Order: sequence, then C-alpha cells, then structure tokens
Amino acid sequence: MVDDAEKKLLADVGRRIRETRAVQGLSLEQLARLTGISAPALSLIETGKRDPRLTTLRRIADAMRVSLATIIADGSHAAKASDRAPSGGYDLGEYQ
Amino acid sequence: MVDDAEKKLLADVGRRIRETRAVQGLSLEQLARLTGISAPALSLIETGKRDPRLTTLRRIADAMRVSLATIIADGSHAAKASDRAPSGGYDLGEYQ
DNA sequence: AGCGATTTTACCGTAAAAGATAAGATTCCT
DNA sequence: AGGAATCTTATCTTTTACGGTAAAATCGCT
Repeated sequence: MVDDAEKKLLADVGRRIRETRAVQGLSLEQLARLTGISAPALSLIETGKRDPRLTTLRRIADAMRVSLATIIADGSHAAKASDRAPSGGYDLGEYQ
Repeated sequence: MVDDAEKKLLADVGRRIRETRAVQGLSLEQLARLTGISAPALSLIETGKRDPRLTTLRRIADAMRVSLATIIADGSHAAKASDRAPSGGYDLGEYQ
C-alpha cells in the first residue's frame, strides 16, 4: 500500500461495493452472513482501509449477484498510466 | 480457500496473467522487476496457488499495461446490479 | 545428451488480512 | 430527546500473502 494510486483503487472499489449493497438494501450484518466475511472486515474494505484478497472480492460480488468486473471496474488505464514515452515509462532499463 | 469455485477463479486469473505475460515476451524475472513482486510470488499466483490482494493484481496489470478487468474477466455473472428477485435466489433465510 | 535459462518449490521472516468480540460513534426513527 | 439499528474502530488470535534466498525441476537450445 502506502502508494497513493493504490489507496485510491481501494477507496474506489470500496465505494462501489457500498453502493451496490445500498441498492440492494442490505446491511453489513446481512452481507456478512451471505459472504461469511465479518461485518467489521466488510466495513474496512468498503472504507478503503483494507486490501482484500481476490477470493474475498469474489465472495462479495457473488453474494450481491454482480460480476467481479462491476466491482473492480477499474478504468485505471484511462486514469493515468495510459501511455508511455517512446522508451520512457518503466522499462527494464539497463537490466536488459 | 478450500472452496472449489475459488480455486478455479485463482487458476483462471493466473492463466490469464501468464498468457498476457507470454504475449509480451516477459520472463517472470522481468515482470518481477517491473512490479516489485518477487518471481516466486508471481509463479504462485500464475499457477493459482496463491490468493493475491487487490493491489497486487493491480501492480501486475499496470506493469503489463492491461486493465484489471482484462485479468479478472470472470464472465461468471452477466447480471447487472439492479435485478435482485424480490425474495428469490438465496436470501437471508431464517436469519431474518 | 548436456547447458543455460526459466520456472517451480521449499524454508524462513515480516506484514497484513480476516474472524471474533466488544466498545464507541453514527444515523434514523418516533 | 431517547432508543434502536447500523456502522466504525480497537484488540487479540490465526492464517496467509509476500520478499529473499536457495535448491529442485522443467524447458528450450545447438
């Protein structure tokens, strides 16, 4: 973590989860039972304070019947790292 | 983990990462330098033996210049967030 | 077959995710 | 305002991701 773009990613994903949950009228407690993930853990994820594992995200998506892509929906590539300078960006440089 | 669908998810995601890496002609060692993730860790992820964190997947996607969705691409759910049967599917049951 | 590169596996530390529980803080009511 | 539900935060324990290193195993290659 520590990184700034990563914190934004976690915050974005968390916000999408919370929005989806709100649409479905579920409480954290209810989603906790559906996913098997504790309510405190879900809270941390939704508020971007935790870096969830892939299968954790899947359980959340499944419980709410949305695709993983719906929750991830990065768009990250539009955001920032879209294009690299001719030989810029981060290449392997001198490491060959 | 332990779950079967979860193992399949990890295997699928790992395979997609490996395919993407192959297309770009990168070795694990090279991808390790680009991502800051060790080659052994990448190997475990690609072979579906590890459940990576969200930011780990992001670093991998970024390094290969593909979207997170490209790597996740579950396809399991086509459903949009909106439709949740009034009292259908798996509900909270008796837990109220 | 043998060599070099790549990949896998194993072991050890550290850090962090996740469950449980409990205590605070919010928000939403009437 | 008060009370109830919901959400957040804290603490503790267990599990596991991740890096480093090194040793196997695998895959080209000529």
